[in-house]
Amino acid sequence: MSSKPAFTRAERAYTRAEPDARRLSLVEACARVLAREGVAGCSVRAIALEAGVSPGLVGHYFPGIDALVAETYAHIEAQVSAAIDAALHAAGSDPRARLEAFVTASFAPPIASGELLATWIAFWSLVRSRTDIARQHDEQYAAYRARLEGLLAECGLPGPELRRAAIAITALVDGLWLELCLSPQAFSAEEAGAIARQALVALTSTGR
Amino acid sequence: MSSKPAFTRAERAYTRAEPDARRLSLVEACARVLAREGVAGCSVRAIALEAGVSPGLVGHYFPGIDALVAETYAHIEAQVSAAIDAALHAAGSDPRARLEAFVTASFAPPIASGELLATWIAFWSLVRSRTDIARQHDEQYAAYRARLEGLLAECGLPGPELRRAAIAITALVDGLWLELCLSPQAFSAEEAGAIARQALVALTSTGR
DNA sequence: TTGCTTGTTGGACGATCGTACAACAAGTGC
DNA sequence: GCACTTGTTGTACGATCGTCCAACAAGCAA
Repeated sequence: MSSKPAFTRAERAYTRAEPDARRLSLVEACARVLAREGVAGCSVRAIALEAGVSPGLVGHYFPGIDALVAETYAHIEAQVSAAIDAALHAAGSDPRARLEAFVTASFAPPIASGELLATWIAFWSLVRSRTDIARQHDEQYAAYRARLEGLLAECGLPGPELRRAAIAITALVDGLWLELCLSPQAFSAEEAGAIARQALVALTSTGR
Repeated sequence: MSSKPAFTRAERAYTRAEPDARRLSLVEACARVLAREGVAGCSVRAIALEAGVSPGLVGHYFPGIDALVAETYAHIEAQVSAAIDAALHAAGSDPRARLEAFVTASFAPPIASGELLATWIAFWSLVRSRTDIARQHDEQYAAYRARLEGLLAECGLPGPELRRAAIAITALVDGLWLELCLSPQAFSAEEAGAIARQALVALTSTGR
């Protein structure tokens, strides 16, 4: 007679997952916990509960909760980057339209969501104390700015001004985004986008 | 014969302080702990140790550590405001010079210090979960922007443009300041100031 | 000097934290 | 069917957290 399994499929003790898939589910659970409960509620146990796994599993995939937060930040940053890519693609080939689409997308869902703020804050709080995370931040910031410089170059902005303009526009978008998340009633996402686009025109015509 | 005190002055068990002075010493201790150890090391015990008092005293002056962090934020914000006031006063009466001094001071010590970042982050992390702290943030942000609008009005910026320009400049300064604290090697404080001043010219001449 | 108010101490308390680890079971190869 | 690898569980552990509170003492008034 065939062997009788201790559990049917429905009451199986647990199911194994592909390592990458499990890591991703933990990252997504971490993002949800941060969005819902903020930095204060972001613990190993809360994340494991959110992901539907045992607390010990978190330690099996990440050397510490800092590393999980850092990977969560990178994951969301990649989503943001993808959303901007989609907006750039939809904007067509006109350089000016692409530049405008860049800032417009920065204030549209899913980027301009207050739920992302806690993830950013949790990551920022690690930058000054952990050199590896500081390096990760530097790299992602540099990549973000490099892409913006590319867009500005397409618009015919002269080389010497690329760096300054990209730093300024990045800071402007970040500052607007931060304030939009912190006090949503001060101004709307639409107004933030309008302000950024208007500033874009001013900042890309300086020196001439 | 005169009474004999249990302690000489040097070995006195503790000394009482004016309530306001004690609150201030706790606030300053909280700021130092945040600057030195970051948000993760900001505990009641660490603050009490830094202030040279017993842990229980913190609870005697503040209903919780959140309130202490909020007051620390307000205290540093007041110092920042005072530093800007001093810069404005030193700039004389020319409206344009005063506006430039406003942004220049934002990237000079003691404002542009990475040590302040942890205090800002600790405060931001409380905004979304505590309505009273959210209101405090709204008020301080509104006050900051109102003063900037005043400076812009002095420069002859038309009324309808005041709001947008103030929001944009505030966001630009905040974004530059944040990035300067997070990755100091990406650009210097001097470059941040130069970028902000250049953007100032561009942003205050739009529409004309 | 005496008594009173209250700022201050210092430890106890329960909760929660991150981490470590032995036991278990799912899936794979033989 | 059996052994083996390893993803996964669940708990135990020590440390640290915020809060609480009874006892103490500093300073003031009488």
